[in-house]
Amino acid sequence: MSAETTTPVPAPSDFIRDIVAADVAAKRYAKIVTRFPPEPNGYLHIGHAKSICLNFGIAREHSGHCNLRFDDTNPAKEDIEYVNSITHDVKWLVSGWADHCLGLKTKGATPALQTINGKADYYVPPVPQSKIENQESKIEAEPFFASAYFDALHAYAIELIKRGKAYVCDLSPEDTELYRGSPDKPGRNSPFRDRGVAENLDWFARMTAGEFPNATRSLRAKIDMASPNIWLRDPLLYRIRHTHHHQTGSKWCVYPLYDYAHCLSDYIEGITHSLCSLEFEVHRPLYDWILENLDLPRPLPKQYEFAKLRPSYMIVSKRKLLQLVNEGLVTGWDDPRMPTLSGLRRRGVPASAIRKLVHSVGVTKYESVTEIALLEHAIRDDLNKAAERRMAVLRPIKIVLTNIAPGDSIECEAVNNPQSDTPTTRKMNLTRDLFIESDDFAEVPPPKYFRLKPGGDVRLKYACIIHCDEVVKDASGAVVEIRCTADLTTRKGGPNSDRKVKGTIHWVSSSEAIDAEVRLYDRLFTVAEPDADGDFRRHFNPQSLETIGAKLEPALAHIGADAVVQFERLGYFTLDAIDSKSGALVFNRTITLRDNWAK
RNA sequence: UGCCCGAUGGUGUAAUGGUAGCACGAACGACUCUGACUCGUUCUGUCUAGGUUCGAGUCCUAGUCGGGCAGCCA
Repeated sequence: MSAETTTPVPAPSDFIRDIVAADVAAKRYAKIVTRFPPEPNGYLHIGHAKSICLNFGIAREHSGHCNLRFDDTNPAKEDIEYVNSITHDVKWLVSGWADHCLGLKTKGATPALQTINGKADYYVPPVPQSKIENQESKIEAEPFFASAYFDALHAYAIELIKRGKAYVCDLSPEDTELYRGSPDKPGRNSPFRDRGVAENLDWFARMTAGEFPNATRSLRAKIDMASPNIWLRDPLLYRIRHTHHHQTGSKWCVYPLYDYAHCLSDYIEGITHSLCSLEFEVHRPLYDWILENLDLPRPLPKQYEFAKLRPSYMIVSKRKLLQLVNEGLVTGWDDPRMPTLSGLRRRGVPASAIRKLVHSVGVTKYESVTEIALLEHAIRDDLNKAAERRMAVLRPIKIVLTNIAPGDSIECEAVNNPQSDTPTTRKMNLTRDLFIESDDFAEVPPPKYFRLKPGGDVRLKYACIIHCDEVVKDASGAVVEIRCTADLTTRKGGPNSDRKVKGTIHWVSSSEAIDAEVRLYDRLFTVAEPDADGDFRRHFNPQSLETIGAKLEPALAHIGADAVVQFERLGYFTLDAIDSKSGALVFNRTITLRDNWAK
């Protein structure tokens, strides 16, 4: 029982896909290859989902592939925990949709040097999908890692030095900043800018050998200190960091910077379209400069930028999400209130609903805020078709059907999913004592109240119509039970089964009900843009979690661990993957049903 | 007061010089053994000013507003 739907949706169209389509038409590349390049320094969130869906979507639409590559060039901030969670999340999001496009490499593989037209060319091929799936000659595959290219990157750096395009600079970080100037004022050349090739080679070798402390020297591209683009003012390529790396251990003490590593990693993997968010727009000339100045033999990758996903009522910043975790505002990265993929998954949001959201949001260069309603609609739309229905009473109130004898049990047939083309059914037993939702009874009903009220009738779904005869209260005036008579002639197949009443409510037999903990979630923040004033914590919603004890129909004891079910008339719920135990079930509310009445 | 990018209803997005459309949302109504779903009706838009053109959301110029860039982060 899976919550995934497989309804085909037309391939989207946007400015990036137009570019790819034009490149395909012009036969510029043999195959379309994209990549999703997270830094393993946090969990993936819904913002990343946009990038994943875009990159895998394009690969899928052109029978190409999309490499999962860890951009792990800064060991100080990264951790193996994150590479594991990210790998898991990417596979989950793409599963059943673009699994076949996931580009992986042979475990342990590093780029091999080949010669094309007399030019040196590093390349690391992906593992063919057939080799991963083939049971006999199965190859162990893993994601790509920028750190697997450190040797190649280092060799390219030496090449840049030899071409007079890079130099070792002895300026301190502070002086480097001073020399860089400011956006409206040109920088000044470093005093070390004009060292000879041999000298640069020697210094770089000594940097690499670990002769110098952190940050005492750097390798810089020799471009233009007066450029109006800051990123062209002799940007750093390598820095000294005596730090253990989660993949390469203590092999290196010099680590490449993003701008240098990224374009070359793309090239080494044969990426054709390198898609990133808008803030890298000003880096694009540097991306191109590095590749062009190496005079590489194969077609170069091109970078294109698009606007990030910014959903309302959420924050999507790894740093700030980490803050929520560290400060204990949530239970962890996978707290069901978190906008992380692991949180959404635990909450019960299907991957297909996230893909649906991304599809409806589109891809542009306009930095918009996406209303959370769009996500909610995608989830409901997906789950309405996929989720089986069950009955659960969240806030029980006792009903006694006085004309049913104690111990009697009347079998009722309930439909599992009315949206299904071939609906199946299950049995539920109507007994003398029941629970209904306390909201479904009103002693003093408001106008146009359809549900149970003194002297009124209501239908118990899949059972029969009942009439409210008496409201029993305790000494304090609180309602303890409601005594009703059941009109068994209104059962399905009975002579009065067509009798109409305005309200139909859900119920469970009190003798058969099972108990469960139910966690009701609401948005994490109380305002649409929690970070607009710089302090998102001020807008934390203290009511974002409510835990209650509920009464469930017995069939709920047997649902699948990752199934999402609709509690009839209430919303969609799923078993909590961490805390739920057999015999002590814990349900998470994924989302409520739309409720026009409540408004 | 440097460089780069952007602007279409409340929100997101389409229209690639030729009827401003779709979705979400909201309001109302129909249907209903889920006040859900579905269906119907309604609502609201091309940032401003010039120019090119038979014709401009689209092209040009200027402006306005918003975002990004001065990590040895990515």
